[in-house]
Amino acid sequence: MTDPGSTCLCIDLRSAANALTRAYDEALAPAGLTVTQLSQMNTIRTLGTPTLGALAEATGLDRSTLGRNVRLLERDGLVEIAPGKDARTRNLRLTAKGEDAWKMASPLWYRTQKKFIERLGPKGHAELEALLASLTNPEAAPNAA
Amino acid sequence: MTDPGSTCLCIDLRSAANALTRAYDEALAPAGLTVTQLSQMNTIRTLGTPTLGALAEATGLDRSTLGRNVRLLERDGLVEIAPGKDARTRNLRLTAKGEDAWKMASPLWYRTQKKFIERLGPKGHAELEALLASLTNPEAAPNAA
DNA sequence: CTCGATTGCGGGTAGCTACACATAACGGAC
DNA sequence: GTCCGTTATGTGTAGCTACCCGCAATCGAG
Repeated sequence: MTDPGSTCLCIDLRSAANALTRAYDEALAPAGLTVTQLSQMNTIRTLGTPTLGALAEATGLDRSTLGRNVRLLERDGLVEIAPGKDARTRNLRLTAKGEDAWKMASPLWYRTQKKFIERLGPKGHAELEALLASLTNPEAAPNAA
Repeated sequence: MTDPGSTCLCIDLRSAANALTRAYDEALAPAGLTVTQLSQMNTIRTLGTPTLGALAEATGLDRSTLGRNVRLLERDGLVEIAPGKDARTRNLRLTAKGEDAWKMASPLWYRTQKKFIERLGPKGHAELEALLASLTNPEAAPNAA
């Protein structure tokens, strides 16, 4: 099978990720958020008042990506970007509007998450998370070289 | 667990998909292709001389997305976009250069694919594919509602 | 205190993706 | 043969992501 087609792991993974993104985004639409935005707002919220770099580290995304994403959140009044003591840094914080959106989106997120987990079954869900982890983190692989 | 954070299935899936995309793209770089492009070229090749719509159907991507993607392939001389008998349609076909690039990229793809499958183990690979299928296709789910 | 190395971030460029709408061609009813 | 509904594609707009480079601020050696 030297055939890079329907069985390309990467493409299959992307296809599934895109499908889930559409489903989550649709579910979160009433709150005016995408799943990306909710996730990033949640990370900001959890970290307290992180810098861009800290957020990038926590999410595993590129700094420039995060910079652009949070600027969209700032544009919509959901996140405040304030310079830190170290004038190079930017401290991120949810605004009151951002908190409200987060509170509205969270239950919507949870319902969607629950739906897909039920589809997988509890065992399947754990397996999937483990398999994904072993892909991104070679140390977690059962058959690590 | 009403916490849309590190355990968001969608985000975890996207994170893994992005990581794999980077790995595949890096491996395919010597051939001048991305994994997206190789996959789409492969589908074109398999289908013969598909129209944009047929390609979109086969890949599960939006028609406008495919339209833009193949235009990049055309720009690079890898794919020919010719009007069909039905003047609305576009018949897609790999050029000689496209064939060469495909031939060069395929082994690179295979090595990368193999690396990740080994990391998962054969059983893990089959499980992962099945779990992804059950996410995108409710009928395939063991616990379908 | 000064200077060079490091660090944090913004901007340029580029690719992948989708939805909504516009356009053009086809095909059948009449 | 004409007209209207259907179909295939293109465009506008928008979001997510990454890599590379540049700029400014900081920090440490001296």
